[in-house]
Amino acid sequence: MRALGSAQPTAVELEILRVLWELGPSPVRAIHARLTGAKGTNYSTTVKMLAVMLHKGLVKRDDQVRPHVYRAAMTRDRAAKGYLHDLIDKVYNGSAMSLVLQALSAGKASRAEIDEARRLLDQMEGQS
Amino acid sequence: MRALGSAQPTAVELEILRVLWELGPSPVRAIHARLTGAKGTNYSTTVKMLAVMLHKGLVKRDDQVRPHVYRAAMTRDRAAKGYLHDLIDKVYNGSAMSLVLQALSAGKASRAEIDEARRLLDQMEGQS
DNA sequence: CAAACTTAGCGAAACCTTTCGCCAAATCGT
DNA sequence: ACGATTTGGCGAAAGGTTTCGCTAAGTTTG
Repeated sequence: MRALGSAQPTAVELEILRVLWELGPSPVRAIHARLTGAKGTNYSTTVKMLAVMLHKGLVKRDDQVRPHVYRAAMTRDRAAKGYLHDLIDKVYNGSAMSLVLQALSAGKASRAEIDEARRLLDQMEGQS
Repeated sequence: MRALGSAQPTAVELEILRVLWELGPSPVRAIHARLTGAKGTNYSTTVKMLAVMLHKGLVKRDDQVRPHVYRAAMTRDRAAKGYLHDLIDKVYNGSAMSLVLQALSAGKASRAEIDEARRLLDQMEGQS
């Protein structure tokens, strides 16, 4: 089995996680409703994917209640951190900052966000 | 076939791209030497992966020279941009800045990098 | 040139992800 | 309680990735 902490969810798994992050804990029906909006997959497929993800530890399930309720096993930020770590490791060979510079040079940001970034930069400088 | 611009390379493909980014254009033998350092895959496997990647347009090949020379079809930064775009889209629902904040709060940076980031922040502010 | 070696390619096996048809169990409406 | 509907699960098919054995073509060496 895949190591639980390091695994990247696959494409469809990520789609499902996004739905769960957005909706919060939900029964299959609700998840599938969102999913099928974009692509026309079968209800069975969604059930199966959730079973697979449960088995991998990507989601958890409350089967005390009757339409079983699924929830993401990780917060969005936690998952994103894993992604970032991977990206930094695999593409930037470990330099987090080159990634930040990329993102900055490509992105739009609000005033508040820019200020927040400055605050973090100040803080980092203080530490070193 | 996968759409050429948007595709994420798979795990092994990415490993090969990293080698090419590091070594520059290289014959299979050199690529395989690097690859097999980490994992013990067969020479044939490397040849095949390069053929697959050639077919997908991830690498290009000069077959004028006799040990054929492969090179990455994209620069590292270009590939990283695709990754970032995906990450921002799929995990952060489009907010580039939340990703930057994540990376900043997690990363180490040199003085020069911090200054560079500040410069970019100033520049962004000017634009808005 | 011939033998020994290196390089390129094919096709299929092994493996993983994604899909779904079909059945059984649970729940609901009357 | 009974028939209709919803829910959950199994197993297998379809599709993609990664692996490699085997063979042919090309290159080097004596």
